[in-house]
Amino acid sequence: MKKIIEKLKEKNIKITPQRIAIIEFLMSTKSHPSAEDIYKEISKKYPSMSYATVYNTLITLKNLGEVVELAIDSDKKRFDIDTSLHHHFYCTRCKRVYDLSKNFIIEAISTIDGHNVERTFLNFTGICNKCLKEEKDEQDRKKS
Amino acid sequence: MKKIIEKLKEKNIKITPQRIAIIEFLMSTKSHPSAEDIYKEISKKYPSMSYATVYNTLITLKNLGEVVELAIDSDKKRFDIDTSLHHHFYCTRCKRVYDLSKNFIIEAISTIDGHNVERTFLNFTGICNKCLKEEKDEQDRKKS
DNA sequence: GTTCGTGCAAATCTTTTGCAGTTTC
DNA sequence: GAAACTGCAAAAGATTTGCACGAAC
Repeated sequence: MKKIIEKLKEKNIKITPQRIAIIEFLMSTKSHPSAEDIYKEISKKYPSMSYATVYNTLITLKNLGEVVELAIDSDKKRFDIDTSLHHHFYCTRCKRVYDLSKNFIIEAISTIDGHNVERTFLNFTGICNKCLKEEKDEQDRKKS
Repeated sequence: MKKIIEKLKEKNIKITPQRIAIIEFLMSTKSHPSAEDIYKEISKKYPSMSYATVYNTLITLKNLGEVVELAIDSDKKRFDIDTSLHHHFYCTRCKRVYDLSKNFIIEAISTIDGHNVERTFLNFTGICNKCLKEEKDEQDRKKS
């Protein structure tokens, strides 16, 4: 919490009650909430809260590296303020997202923590070799 | 291709030119296209093609287990007709989705196939232990 | 001929944007 | 007081739905 506030100050990003409420809510839950979940929860205390502010804050925190946007629920974005290395399990029935530890058996498995795993996706996100090459070519061109 | 057609016939799902075009396109590409990509490609040959038909067909094929809906691009759904066990790499810059083989080193890694991996998500999808328990409780109640 | 599918348009849902007024520092 | 933020409403993008007409079997 303090660490995030410090980071906001460093970057000249203003500390508003809405932002604090969103950060506090994210830190209080392991539910990997969607923007809507966050909006509804915060609205209880701040009836004037708007979606614009929720999305605004989430994008700000994501850009700071203090929130991770999860692509596990294909219907909507889900957010996690725990940016440490860990993985997720998504229930296709209730849409809950569970944390998985870094240390799990990485074979084709039929059971994790008692869940019935139907399908395993190992997804990696980053900059691809095509983009890296284009970027390098671009730099080389500028040099010469 | 034939296998899918057979499956459609079995289930009394009609074989239409649009559906064939969509299946053929999906089989011809490794780009993991979105509904829009599919719509645009098929529209070249079938100018009357509609999004409704694209989504319709994708849902049908997904329900048959012949297409997988990928939750890796958090902006939109991406589809893969290769339902064999494999994983994906998503480029945050160009939005390409690459196939990864089942056999890759599963440690914290900084390079896969020359891509610069920023973040690793290991996502598992299925029915969670809460839902399984509810289902079991439900069944037990019916029995007694 | 019956059943199912297509295509259009409208609707819905999620997310983004423009902007006037307000708050933070 | 300047810069940044909020909240509203409108817009945009993705997906779904209702329904009249048409195609597949």
